[in-house]
Amino acid sequence: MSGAERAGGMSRAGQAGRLTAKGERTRARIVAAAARLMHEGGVAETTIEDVKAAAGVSSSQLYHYFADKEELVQAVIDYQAGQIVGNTKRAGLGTPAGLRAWRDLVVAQAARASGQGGCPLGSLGGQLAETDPTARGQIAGGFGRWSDALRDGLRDLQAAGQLKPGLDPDELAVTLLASLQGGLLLAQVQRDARALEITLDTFLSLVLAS
Amino acid sequence: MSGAERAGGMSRAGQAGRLTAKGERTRARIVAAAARLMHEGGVAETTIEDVKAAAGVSSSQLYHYFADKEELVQAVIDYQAGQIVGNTKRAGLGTPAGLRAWRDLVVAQAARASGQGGCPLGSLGGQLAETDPTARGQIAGGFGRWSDALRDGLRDLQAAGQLKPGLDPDELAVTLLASLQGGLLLAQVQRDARALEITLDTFLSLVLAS
DNA sequence: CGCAAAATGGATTGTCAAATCCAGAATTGA
DNA sequence: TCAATTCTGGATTTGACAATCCATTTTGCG
Repeated sequence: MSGAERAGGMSRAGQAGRLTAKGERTRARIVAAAARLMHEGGVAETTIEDVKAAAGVSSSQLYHYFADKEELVQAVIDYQAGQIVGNTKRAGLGTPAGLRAWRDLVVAQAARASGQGGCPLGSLGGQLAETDPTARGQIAGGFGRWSDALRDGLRDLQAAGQLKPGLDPDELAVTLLASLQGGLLLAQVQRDARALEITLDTFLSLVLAS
Repeated sequence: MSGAERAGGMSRAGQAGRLTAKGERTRARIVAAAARLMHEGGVAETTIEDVKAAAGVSSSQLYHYFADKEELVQAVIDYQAGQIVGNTKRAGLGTPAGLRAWRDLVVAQAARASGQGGCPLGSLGGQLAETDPTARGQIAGGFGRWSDALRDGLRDLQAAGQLKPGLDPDELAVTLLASLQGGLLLAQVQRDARALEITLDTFLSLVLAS
């Protein structure tokens, strides 16, 4: 899991050279600030200056840890993908109750923000897919791991006889992820979580047994 | 950004009242070029200069028809929403065969482009929802009309007894639209239409009467 | 302790794209 | 016809923002 999935530790401008504890903290502060701003306001709209102000760092600090904005964006992608996949794995989707609780959580989060920001990972995909091939690949990888986490839960459900017969957990996982992404996009655009709620509920009622 | 430019040079962009036939053509050429470029490469990436070059117009022409880039983007949204809703209405989703043909068309289009560009309307939503409130509202309206068109087809299917019992066409329409959007986003990010295919097929098999 | 590496401050520069401006040409309608 | 308007050309200006630079302080380690 921690793995050397991508070339993700080499963010240092110029050459390798590890980070001190203080440096690690500063870097994390920058990434967290950038992630928040980019989620709330979009990548293109978020300027380096915004990030500097929000994180409380100077130009030299930011460019000490990231070669350019592209590299910062890629760090943000890793950060968001890690958060999401971790949360999903921890959600316990292997039981109907767990799946429903996860549905409630997702809907509640979207409702609280009136859909604003959309999916922390998916919205980055929509913004970067055509402009940053490296980012696109990272996001695709994040979706892959996310889909795997969903599939694991659905497999457990199937093994427990909680799915309608004849369904393939792998295909259901892709469908669930797509439904979630689309529901979050509709909620984001409509500033209303209802579409997300309808979508997830319809999916669950179609695939859960009884 | 200071006011008072209303008096003198007032380029009447926005009000589509008095365009000559030639002007109409020029305007349409600009919108079509912008729509193509923004779909293929993203909104932020597409510069006014790109649009000028692709449409074969000068600065003064472009700013004669559109007050600023934002207004051009909004014209593109109207254009794409109109295309999509029209196509959907013409697709004849009221029969299982028509619905499957529509599914084939959508998948084939995505596959031909390897997912690139995503949904002509939805990708605009992901890029503009947090940066342009007017655009966000327009896209929401487009989704609404699109959803209505899907609902009409699903109602016909239900009336013909072609849907599994107990399903609500309104909710199914939202779910189908969300699944489509999510599937297109996954296809765009993964540069592969398979996720879209799986998503639509799973949806159809879950809702169509055996 | 001492000195190399790491971390920070912040002014500055360079680039590029959006938007403006001053014309002049084409068309419309009375 | 001819004058008002619509449309077009393209150089120029403006402004924002990413990225650089040099100087200074702090930290880690031998």
